[in-house]
Order: sequence, then C-alpha cells, then structure tokens
Amino acid sequence: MTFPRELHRKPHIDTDLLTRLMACDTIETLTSEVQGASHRLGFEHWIYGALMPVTPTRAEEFVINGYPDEWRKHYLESGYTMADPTVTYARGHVIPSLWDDLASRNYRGVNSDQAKLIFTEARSFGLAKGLSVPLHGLGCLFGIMSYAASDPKHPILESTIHAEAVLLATYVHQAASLLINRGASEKIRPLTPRERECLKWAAEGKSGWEIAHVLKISERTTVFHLMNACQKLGVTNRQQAVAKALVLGLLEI
Amino acid sequence: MTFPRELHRKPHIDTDLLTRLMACDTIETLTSEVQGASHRLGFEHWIYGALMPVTPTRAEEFVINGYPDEWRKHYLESGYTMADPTVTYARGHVIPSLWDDLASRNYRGVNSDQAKLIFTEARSFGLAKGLSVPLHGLGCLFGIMSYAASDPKHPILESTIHAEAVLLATYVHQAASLLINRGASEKIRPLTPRERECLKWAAEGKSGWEIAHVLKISERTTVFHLMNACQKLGVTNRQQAVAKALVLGLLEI
DNA sequence: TCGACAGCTGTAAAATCTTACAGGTATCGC
DNA sequence: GCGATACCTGTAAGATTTTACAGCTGTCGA
Repeated sequence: MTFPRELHRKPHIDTDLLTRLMACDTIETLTSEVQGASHRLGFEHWIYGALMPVTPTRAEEFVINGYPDEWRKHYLESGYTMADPTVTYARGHVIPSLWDDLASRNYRGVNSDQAKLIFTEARSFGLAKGLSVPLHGLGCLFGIMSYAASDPKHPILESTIHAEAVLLATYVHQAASLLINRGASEKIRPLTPRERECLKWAAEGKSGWEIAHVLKISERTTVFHLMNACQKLGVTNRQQAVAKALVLGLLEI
Repeated sequence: MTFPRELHRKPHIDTDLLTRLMACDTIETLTSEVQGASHRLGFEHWIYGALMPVTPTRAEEFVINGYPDEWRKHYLESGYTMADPTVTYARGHVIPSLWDDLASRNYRGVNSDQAKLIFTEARSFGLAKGLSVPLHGLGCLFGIMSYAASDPKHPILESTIHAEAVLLATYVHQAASLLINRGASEKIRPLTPRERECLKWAAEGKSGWEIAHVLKISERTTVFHLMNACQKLGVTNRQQAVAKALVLGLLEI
C-alpha cells in the first residue's frame, strides 16, 4: 500500500502537544494546555467533567473548563447539570455528538424541550455550535468533554476537527484521571489473590460453604479471607465488599 | 475567531461513512464497512474485540477483524490473547498507543519480552506498524480496536490518521455494541424503582432492617423487593444481585 | 533470626438473610 | 370490570453471615 500525498496532513493536535498534556501535574497547567489545544481546533470554549464513584452509589464530580464564567455561574445556579442533554447523552453513548443533533433528536433520557432551552441560553453566552465527546473508563462512572465555538459555521464535521477533538478528549481524560488518582484520599490496601478469589465467588452468588469447596479450603478460611477483604475495603458486609471491589475494578475477570 | 483555510481539511472518515457504519445490522456488513474505512486510513489490517460481562466475573469475547487468516490462526493456537500487550494495555488505558511504544515501554502488566515476540511474529505476517485504541463503556469490560500497516513508514502520528483512527474506533465500538445487544439472549425484566432503591442501599452495606428505616417501610417489604430483584436478575442471593446489577449498569447513581 | 505477611483452621453465639406460607391496596390500560 | 403491575405487610423455620475468642505453617527480605 502506498501513502498518497493527501494522507500526510499535519495534525492540529500533534504529539508534542499530547506529551505536554500528559505531563501536567496540576489542575492549572492542565487547564492552560487544554485551553491552547482547543483554540487550535477553533473552539473558544471547552469543558471537561467526570463522575468518579466513591461508593457504589455515590460519585464525586471533577470539572475543569474554559467556559465563560457567567455561563458557568448561570448553569450551576439553574441546576442544569442533571438536565443537561450533553451529560445525559454522554452517560449512555461513546460516539461524539453535535449539540444540534442532541437538540433535535430524541435520545433516551434526553428531554428535548429542556435541551433546546439550555442550548438556546448557551448560545446567548457565546456557545453557538458545540460538540460533546463521551468518555468512559479509568474508573470513572462517565466523563464528558465538550467544545464550543461562537461561530455557528464552525466546520466541525466537514473537517478533521471532529476526529482531533475526540483524540484530544481521550488525552484530557487520561491526564485528569492521573491528577484525580494522585489526590485520592482513600488508599485501599491491595487485596491478596485469595481474597480476590473469595470475593469473586461471592459475587457469583456462592455461599461460604460453596466457596470453601471450590477452593478446597475450609469454610472457616473463606470467612477469614472475606473478613479481611471487608476490613481492607472498609466495608461492613459481603454485599458492600463485592460492590466496592467491583466499582473500584479490583476484581478483574 | 476565524477559520484559517487549513482548518478545513476534508477527513478520510466523513459523516457518510460513519452513518453507514451505524446502520450496519449484521456482522458481515459491519466487517465490510470497517475494512473499507481502515483502508482509507492506509491500514491493510484491523481487528476489533470486546469483552462483554455475562456474570460479574465471566465475560464473553466479541471479535470482528480484517487480519490475515494465518496470523489469526497462529495467534489463537498460541493462546496469545491474554499475553497480548495491546490487550493488556487497552484494559487499563484510554489513549491510543503505537505498537512500537508498547514494545519498548514497560506498562503495568505488560511483559516486555513476550510483547516483543508477539510483535516480531506479527510483523512476519505483514503487520509491521500498528496502532491500538482502547475502548470502554457501553457495558463492555473493555474493548480494543487495532490497526496495522505492512509499511513500517506509515505516517500515523505525523498525520491526522492518528485522530481519525480513534474516531472510527468509537463508531465501531458503538455499532458492535448495538449488534451484540440485539443478539443478547438473556433479557432481564427491568427493575422497579423500589427494587433499585433497595439494591442501592444493599450495595452500600445496609441490612434489611436499615434499608427499611431509610425507606420508611417495613423490613418485610425490603425483603420482598430484594427477593423480587433476585428473581428478575436470575440470581441466588443479595451479593450476586448487587454484583450483577452493578455490572449491568442497572444501578445508576 | 526475626518481623511481616499470606494462608490456613477451630468453636460458638448473635445477627442477618433466604424461603415458605398468606394476604392487602392503588393505578393503569384494554 | 379485569388483568397486569407496583407496592405493601405479617409469621416462622432454616440457612448463612458476622463477630468474637484463639492458634497453626511457610516464605521472604532485613
């Protein structure tokens, strides 16, 4: 296979930029680098947010952004986060979507009227045309990177911007994940192989007696391992241990 | 902000192509479309794989590919799947990586010797330069889309190919997810709000009595809801119910 | 050699979960 | 009206989990 000349297109987001992004060790430097990268793609505004689970059913927000302060203020005061169609969309999808599509199509869980209102208001703050990139993995419940341009004629889909915005988003997600984990307060002592094994079978619905037979140990020993696992995880019973181990990705299949 | 002429670069992966991808309703048409798309990016070979959890600790593979048959045969016979550094890498990362980097750097859980062996063998089958894109979300444990070119001089990083390959990968992931879900044998009756609520608190380590007090219902009723949830999920106890509900994404925070 | 750690085992009481029996109200669409 | 559904409640026996007591072997690095 030969490489036609047109294959060689210098990207806006080059490897130097990506290397710098991954090297960011503070929220400030990361914000600054992303700001520059977004501008290179023709977007004045951007926001990255992720939900990091702290318990099986509670998550903490992590947000960095280059949005107009007034819009962020209005957005938060209006409690738009949960009604925001870009957020709802990101939770259940992996492909990027234009805001225009989110407002016109009826995705599951996306209220179309509310969507139009939020987008209309956003436009009045200078966010005319937007692209939202869902992000998953790295122990986050879900994340989102949104880009916005003040010019509704920004050629997102007609150019490689579409793809480059997705690439940039994955790097921001990885960089943010490193930052978040660095600042993680709760450090869990790693589980031993036996503890993981016992938890795994517990998650499969096996009783202590059954686990003992599968692992060819005494029932007392499974109780011992599961108890230790509960202590390490800081939980009160097996249900919670299984749940926490799962959401923290401690029970790799 | 103005759009410099160079912002308008017609992408190799355009919206038409992406629309066709999402419309694929069989493995064959999807394979064929991806084959064409990969070629447009200068890659002769590609493979998409995903692990879909069927129980909290067991997952099923889904693979479609445009790899040389001989290489796939050798790969499977040698049991490379678990030793493959691209697979190990994809499990814990979200940013794409060149095979060269995987072979030279020491990522967590990636055996460098084994990695070099697999890559060397791959090269002898015509897979000289490769790019692997990790994929997460959509209820999969993790997925991976790898591209390979026979020419070691393929300008992946020096062009927008890098970004476009990532965009294409997300579309393949979404399309494959739709295909897999369509063929899903096990259809779980949806949980009622009360059942989800009880499961949520169970996952937080609460006992039946505690859940009853939180929800201001009798303990008998929590037992009732959790029993119904267990039946709907086809499991034998609360541990398994919590685990299954979590991995199936039924307990949205 | 010694501490730290993984792994293993026993008994027993109390707490909790599972399963069986049996029954009630309210809402909704056909 | 009537079936389907969500939601709610009671009693009781038996299984399982949680927690307390206490003590063993073997490996590994300092």
